[in-house]
Amino acid sequence: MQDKISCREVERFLRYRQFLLDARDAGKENVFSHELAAAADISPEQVRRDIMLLHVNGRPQKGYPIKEFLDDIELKLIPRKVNVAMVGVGNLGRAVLAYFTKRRPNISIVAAFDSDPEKIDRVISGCKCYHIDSLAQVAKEQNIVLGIIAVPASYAQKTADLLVTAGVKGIVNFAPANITVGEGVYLEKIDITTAIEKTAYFANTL
Amino acid sequence: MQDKISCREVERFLRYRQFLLDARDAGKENVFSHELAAAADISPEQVRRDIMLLHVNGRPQKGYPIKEFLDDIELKLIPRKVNVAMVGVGNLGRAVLAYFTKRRPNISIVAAFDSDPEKIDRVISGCKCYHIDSLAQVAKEQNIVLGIIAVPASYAQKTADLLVTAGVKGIVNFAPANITVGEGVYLEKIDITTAIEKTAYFANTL
DNA sequence: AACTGTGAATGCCTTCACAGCT
DNA sequence: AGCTGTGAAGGCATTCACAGTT
Repeated sequence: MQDKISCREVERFLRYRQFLLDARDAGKENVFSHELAAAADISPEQVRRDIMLLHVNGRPQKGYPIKEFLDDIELKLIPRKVNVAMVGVGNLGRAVLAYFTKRRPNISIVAAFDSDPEKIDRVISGCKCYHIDSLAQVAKEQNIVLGIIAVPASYAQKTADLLVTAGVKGIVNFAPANITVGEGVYLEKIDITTAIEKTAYFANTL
Repeated sequence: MQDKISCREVERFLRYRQFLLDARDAGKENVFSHELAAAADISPEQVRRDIMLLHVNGRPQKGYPIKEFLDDIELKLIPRKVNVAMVGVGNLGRAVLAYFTKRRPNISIVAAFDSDPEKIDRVISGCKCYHIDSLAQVAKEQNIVLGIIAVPASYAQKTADLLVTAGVKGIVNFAPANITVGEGVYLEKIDITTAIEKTAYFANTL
């Protein structure tokens, strides 16, 4: 669609965005590359490089205008409106639902799914819970394009298959299991176990 | 301590390990580089490169012996025994506690902390919950070296400071807030919001 | 003086290509 | 024939260094 942005860069831009939103809400109008650098834990040069991909122009002594910067990021990599399904309404699912009642107007978790009869038809963190069997139907009705997997590991692959069948284009997997999806579906794994083990390793070496 | 392993490599090794543990439990004795590659979604050459850092020797037609491979990884990057504190026993904290009652004998979440009187002194997912004020004391008693932050964003920095004061060497931050820690403490952020936004972006472009 | 913008240099990571083993 | 082990090439990301701007 445009100049190809690498996975790494997308991540950094999203982090910049987080910082810029906070800064804007705090009333700031401009930001320096070294401030962003500190926030994202990278070098100022890196930040300026990234900014070269946008149209924002910074000015010595003033920095970059936050409003334009945000508009530019949003234009480039924030989809207009994304409807998301949460599958699994255990502790983890509820935690993520609670997160997303926050900011981020463009991304909404519009439906939750579970197999526990206790939860069906209840509204949890502002999100209605359906039975997992009605996923395909609800997904079509609500135009759902993303799925979040927060079910036990043993159901993860089955859930992924259901989501793919229901037509989602992207999946975020929180379950501690490796799942596979076909071509054309983007899969992002949040590997909590690995993150903790990695921390254990680096905490140990320094 | 040894040949310097990059952050990226550590992550890959930990992913290999996950796969190897599963394979071992499934009764397999050897594994091919292309199997690991498929599991970790990288190229077989990359896997073999990584393996060059270990002492395992593979053999054509047979692959790598899983047992030795695992021993090698563990020797190189799994600390003997790591005691972890969980701070925040909301949905997210409970979800992570539940995860870790699983495998991973070397990493144990030995204490949880919260400020809600309802939770103090209860045992949640096999983990005793203390008042946050006793963090420093319990951390010393239990030899805690890692902290997991699962509190609301507004308390994240304060929690991080408490953990650093209590002497932890690494922190995993689940709160949607940017926190800073001094030198000598490793900080790993699990950025759920960014992960979902990234997925939204890539799902959209392909 | 302080900060941006960017060509050039560096360094790292990944892939290629192929020799060697079983 | 199939897979490992690895030098060499290639590509990508980061940092350096400095000219340009206010």
